[in-house]
Amino acid sequence: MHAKPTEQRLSECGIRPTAQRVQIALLLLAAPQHLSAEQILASLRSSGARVSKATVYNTLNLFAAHGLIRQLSVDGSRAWFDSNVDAHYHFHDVATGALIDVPVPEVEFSKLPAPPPGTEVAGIDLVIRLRKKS
Amino acid sequence: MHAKPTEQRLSECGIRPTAQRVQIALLLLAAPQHLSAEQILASLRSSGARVSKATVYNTLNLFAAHGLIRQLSVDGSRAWFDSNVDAHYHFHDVATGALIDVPVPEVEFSKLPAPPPGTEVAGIDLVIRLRKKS
DNA sequence: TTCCTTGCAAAACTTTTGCATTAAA
DNA sequence: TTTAATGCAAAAGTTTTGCAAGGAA
Repeated sequence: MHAKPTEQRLSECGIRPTAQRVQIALLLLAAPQHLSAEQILASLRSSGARVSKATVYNTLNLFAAHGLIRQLSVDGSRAWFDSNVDAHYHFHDVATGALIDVPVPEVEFSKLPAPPPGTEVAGIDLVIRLRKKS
Repeated sequence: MHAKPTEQRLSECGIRPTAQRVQIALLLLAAPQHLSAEQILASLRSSGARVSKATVYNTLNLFAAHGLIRQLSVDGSRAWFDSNVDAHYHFHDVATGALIDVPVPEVEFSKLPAPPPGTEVAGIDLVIRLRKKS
């Protein structure tokens, strides 16, 4: 019996695949999505998993540090964790809070400012805020 | 004796120019800058002003609701209040936390996605993350 | 055994709220 | 005087941390 893909993936990142970490990974990495820590905790618990709030936060921070997920700051209220780590942008519906991925090819920059001396661009976060059409 | 410019500006927005509001406005609107609520509270108190934390938060939310300032979500830890409400973008130095304005003419989009049906674009937040040059 | 991880609770932080008091018009 | 704003403290929400117990190698 060989290791399951998810466990492999964690191991390859140098993350020990404990039961809780595998469960969080299975939930979050199943598809491209945006989830909050509280949503993940609630989802795991409603499916019978034994996991604490501290472990959810620790695990999400660990995954983010290893590039397995990406933490988003789209509204001030809480962090969102994006299981899509490929470069992409977001629509943000300010009324509903919904986040929608925007693939890189749908945005083209014909001009970008040069980074200040001694610095280089580490990434570009683009959030297109949406409201109901008037 | 006519009203001072800052008091006028608040009045014109339908905001009653109380002592605390005028002090916050004088501090924040003096120049284009990015300040946190705690920074504003500390700055006002160190200059001898009598103001409470609740009033600082209430006032910043009030100013933002009236378009006098703009609230930024660049890192998950806290809100930043930008006294520059003209359209513009930001550099964000992830190591130091520094925020630098990027004027609109320095960024050009040659392609942007169409907003989903029933919605329209309310604004575009662009944050260019900076790291030390390697 | 040895080291790492987890759970729990408490702490830390940011922001909001309830309510009596105070200030503005 | 009448209404709205303030201050204080407490509450609320999110995230982190300390530490004892549990699990993996």
